[in-house]
Amino acid sequence: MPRQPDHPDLGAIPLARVLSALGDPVRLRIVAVVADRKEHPREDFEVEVGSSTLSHHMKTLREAGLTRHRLEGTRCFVSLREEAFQYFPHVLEGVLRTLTAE
Amino acid sequence: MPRQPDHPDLGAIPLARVLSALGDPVRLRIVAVVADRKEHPREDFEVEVGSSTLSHHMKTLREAGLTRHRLEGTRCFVSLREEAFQYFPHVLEGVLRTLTAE
DNA sequence: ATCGATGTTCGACGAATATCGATGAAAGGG
DNA sequence: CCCTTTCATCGATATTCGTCGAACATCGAT
Repeated sequence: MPRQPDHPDLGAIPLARVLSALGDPVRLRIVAVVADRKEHPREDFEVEVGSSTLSHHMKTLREAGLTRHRLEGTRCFVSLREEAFQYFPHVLEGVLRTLTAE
Repeated sequence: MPRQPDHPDLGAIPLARVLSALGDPVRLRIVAVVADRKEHPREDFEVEVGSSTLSHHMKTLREAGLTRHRLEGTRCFVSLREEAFQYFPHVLEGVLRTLTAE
């Protein structure tokens, strides 16, 4: 099985970092995709940037504790980290609600 | 009466901008001060940066629609913009809750 | 072993940001 | 008027950030 990327301990992540990670239009679109709580293959994320830039944003979200990345073969599947709801109560719910309301 | 700074129309502010404005430790401390829904004079904001930098962060929050600034004489009073709660439902509540819980 | 597909990392670039100190503007008090 | 207070703005600097294309790594299949 492939080496999996590492996911930070949520207790070590300051709120400002989470908000900063969410404060970008491209990343917000990524979050909107995984907001259905399902796991999504990379091709579900059709954003208007190149693939290396998408990787960069994915990494930012992962390092902010917001997403979980699972490698399977040469592919990458992304989902929300459910524990994040508990560590940043109300904040993440609020963002998801606003996103899905649009 | 002194000329008042202008406050943007909340309908024109994207969510990413609000989150980005909140995604900074200094600005988060400012928000924590006004989280009591009262109006605060500038000297209530004792942050670890110079006064011109504080002005900059204040402006960022105001332009993101989060704070209201009232000039009175040579002084400036800052408070939360209550309408923001309605435009970004749950998000702002969530942040304030997390801040006041610390 | 080679190839093709899929993502990540690297190196570079310009734009935006955080910071400071100095300067400036507006109000109030002598 | 002049001086002080308070804050905003300006100019400069250093850092971070978003972006791209090229190079690289990993896996599955041939």
